Amino acid sequence: MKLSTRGRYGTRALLDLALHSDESPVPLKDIARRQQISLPYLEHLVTPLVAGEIIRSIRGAHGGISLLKSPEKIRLSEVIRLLEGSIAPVECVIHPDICPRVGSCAMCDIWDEIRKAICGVLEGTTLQELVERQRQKEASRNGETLGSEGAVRAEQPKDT
Amino acid sequence: MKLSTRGRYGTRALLDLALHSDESPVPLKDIARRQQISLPYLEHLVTPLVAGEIIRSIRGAHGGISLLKSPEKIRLSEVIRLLEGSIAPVECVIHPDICPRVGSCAMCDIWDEIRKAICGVLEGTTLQELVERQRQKEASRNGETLGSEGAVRAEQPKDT
DNA sequence: TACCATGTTGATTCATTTAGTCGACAATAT
DNA sequence: ATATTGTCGACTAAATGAATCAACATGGTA
Ligand code: FES
Ligand code: FES
Repeated sequence: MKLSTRGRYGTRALLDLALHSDESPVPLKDIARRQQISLPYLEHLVTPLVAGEIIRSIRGAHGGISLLKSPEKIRLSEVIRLLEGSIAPVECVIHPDICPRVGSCAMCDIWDEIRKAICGVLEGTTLQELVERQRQKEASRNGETLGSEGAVRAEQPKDT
Repeated sequence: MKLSTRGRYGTRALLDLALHSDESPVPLKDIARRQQISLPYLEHLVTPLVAGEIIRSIRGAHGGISLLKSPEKIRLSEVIRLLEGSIAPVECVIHPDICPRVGSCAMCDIWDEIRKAICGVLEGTTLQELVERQRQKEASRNGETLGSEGAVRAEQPKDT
């Protein structure tokens, strides 16, 4: 139940793009450098986002990628689906025909509840929210350094 | 973000055990047959559950495995943790020290929300509930065959 | 006691997926 | 033209997942 680098790097790249968007396209090279992702690998991560029409790319000098939709309209669920495929934790939830037990299997219900729970979080988070959250974190981090309000460092999660 | 066979087979095996528990231990052979899991593989799935003190095993003739706790006290979260390890979708949520970005990374918050959402479902489901749900499904399935109330066949999930 | 049925453990194999690189190519600005 | 950028597919290496097997330990039963 771990996210692969596709999901992790891909969302970071998209967030980076949103943070550095100012009309002109952002070159992959810049994103790769800032996010410490190898350029050739990042190219592959970006492909499904282009195909999914979340971003568009422009080739040639001064090219790069840019958002196709405003950040408020880009939901994380859509991004993760493009990067990682179906969100369901088991196949039979989404393709009930592949499992002979569907219909008399109690576990399926639970797996589907988990799918819904994950979708709920992802659906309810937009790129815009991530941008704001990130800006705020960076600001408060700088503030910390300057000596003003820290104390945001919360407790560790109790369960894994 | 897919569950491996450990989680899928393991929970099915445990549910099967709960359904067929009547004081005497249930041989792995029987569970393997009913759940269509190869016996040598099932042995490995059962090991962490024994180590986690959810079930106990008895060797020799008429041996097998049996629950150590009553089904109402066995939460799915515990089972999945034993079978699959940490529930967190990324490492940095549970080991914040491994990622240099922790503390100024907006994504971490989201990954942790997902962890909490999954935990919520898993924590809130006991083996007892699964047993009841399963019995009910089997009953209504037989009812279906006999001609009475079907119509439980719900709609497909809209999102993946 | 001998023997059979069962669980335990670790090694090993095979297949799949993940992560990443590379090279040839296409498009665009200057 | 040429340098810069994205696109695509082939390729490799490493990690993980799935499964099997053999050797052993242990407890019932004849
Ligand atoms: S039907 Fe396949 S796990 Fe429920
Ligand atoms: S700190 Fe590693 S992903 Fe957030």
